[in-house]
Amino acid sequence: MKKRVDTIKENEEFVKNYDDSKYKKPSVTADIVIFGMFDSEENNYRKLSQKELKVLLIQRDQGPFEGCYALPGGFVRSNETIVDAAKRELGEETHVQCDFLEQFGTYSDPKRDPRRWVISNGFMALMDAGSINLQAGDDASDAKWFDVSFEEAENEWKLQLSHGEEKIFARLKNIASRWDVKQKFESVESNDIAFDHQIIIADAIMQLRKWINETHIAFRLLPEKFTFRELQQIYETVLDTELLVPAFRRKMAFLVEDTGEVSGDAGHRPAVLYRERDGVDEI
Amino acid sequence: MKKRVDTIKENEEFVKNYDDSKYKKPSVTADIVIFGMFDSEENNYRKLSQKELKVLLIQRDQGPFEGCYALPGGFVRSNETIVDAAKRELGEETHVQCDFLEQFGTYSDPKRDPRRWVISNGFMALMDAGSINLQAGDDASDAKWFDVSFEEAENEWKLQLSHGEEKIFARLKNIASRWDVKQKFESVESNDIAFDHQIIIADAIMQLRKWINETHIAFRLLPEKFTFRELQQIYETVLDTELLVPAFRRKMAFLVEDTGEVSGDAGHRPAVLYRERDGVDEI
DNA sequence: TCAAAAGTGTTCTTAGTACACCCATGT
DNA sequence: ACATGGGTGTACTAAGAACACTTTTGA
Repeated sequence: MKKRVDTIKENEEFVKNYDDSKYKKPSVTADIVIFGMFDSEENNYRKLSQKELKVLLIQRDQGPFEGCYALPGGFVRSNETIVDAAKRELGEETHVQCDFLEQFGTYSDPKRDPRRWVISNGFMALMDAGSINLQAGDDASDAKWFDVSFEEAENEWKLQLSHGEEKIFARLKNIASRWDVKQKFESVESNDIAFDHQIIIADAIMQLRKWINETHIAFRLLPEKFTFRELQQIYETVLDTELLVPAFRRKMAFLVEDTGEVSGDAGHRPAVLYRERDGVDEI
Repeated sequence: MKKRVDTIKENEEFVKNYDDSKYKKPSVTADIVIFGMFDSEENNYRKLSQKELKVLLIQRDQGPFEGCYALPGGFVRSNETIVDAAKRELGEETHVQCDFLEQFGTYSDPKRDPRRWVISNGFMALMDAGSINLQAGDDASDAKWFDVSFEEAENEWKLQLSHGEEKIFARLKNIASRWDVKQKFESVESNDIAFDHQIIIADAIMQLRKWINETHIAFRLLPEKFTFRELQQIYETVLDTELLVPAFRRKMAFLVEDTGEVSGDAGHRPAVLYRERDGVDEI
């Protein structure tokens, strides 16, 4: 229960704060984990392409962690919400309208930026690779898409991000107590990744795996029309498991509708193209 | 994709920011929705008490929204994380160690505080009412426990908080699009509640209902030893539904262990006292 | 014809729903 | 004795797992 003296103290605190900048304030940023779903190339004329999940990172050309990779993001301005800031940054980085942008965490360790006090808000963006305007690699400090792998092994989590020869590793430990409702990662070891971005990416992957089971965000990683197998591959790639075809079709049947079209031109039976069905009860 | 000129612009932005306070920074707060589970009094010697979910609010004695009720909370300091700040505030308000404290949202509308730019982080705290050191009502500006009711009706959500004669109402609209992974409330009408705290409370209740189904936080609303019926009442009160006894017992059987003791002294068969079982797989 | 993928049907198992019933207690 | 809650069994139903099978295509 609050006591009189606490209230008085708070009053003073408020007044000092009101005539501003006596109390230190943090910079606030939005950092975005942009997930894109790509098709791998296949040589065999019969075989279909596989789906690959990638994350967009930018190489830093300055400041602390120079040369390391970091998530796209930037400062929140005083006339916008944090989501607005994330949307703005996303536009500046990728030049596309994104279907999905949602916050999943807040990162506020006062030492996470060695220079000053920065609180970061972690956002996840989802997009089908086809819709990305990628004029890649004209500059060493450019943005690159990294393949993602995130697995548990011997009570530790290994995060691997790779783009050709460039490989980023991070070992993470889950320090959540048995009462916690979500995992809390701590970085044990990492290379070439700036700030605590390995933790933000790990949280994003865990949240993506959770959301894909609870909601219909899988469609945000696909073009408007898709085959049932493509939809299943989204789930298999994100969750890193194999699913049984008949069970998957039954479960998803009510979420999609037939477009009437089929995907032709491969050395096997053509697949019906579906689209996401309207009017499905949310969540 | 990022262009050279963007990078240069960002450089300038960084330098300005580094020699500080050229760019405006927000104040950052942690606001806490403290849920407590109380026992209602029963007159009949046979009847058992019901569980009641309450939220702790503090009447403002100053500034904007004077006289309105607000969530306990305060500014984050530059030597602590936001969770630390929430823990500190929780200690100052309730003087108890709390079993559960977790962030569920961020509120960053630049106009949510009429005076200045304040970004708030919403936390949820859970406690068994028995463990609360409540020396109530010595001051009109004191903290009070409000009964909670939150229901959907005709495409709107009604939040009602009541403490004796004091009644707070709020009508909320869910403005989430069909792509969204969570509801997003907007305030249509409200009385006697400060800032956007009706939205923070609504989000907290929705998150509590979600977490109670996904995790084992129900135990955080109970004392160490409890009867199966008490556990079931936690679920029924939070979810605002009735559950079937045999089904509930089967589902929960592996989460609890028998203490050997029984709860006596009522006009009916005594109930076995259980405790939360160790070594249950998380989530 | 055949490899690859599309697509369906059937059985078995598990988890949840609904309800009927008996047990123990204090007044 | 009886009202009240504690506690168990059993039949029914819906959803998921596992697997076997047929269909269609281009080279």
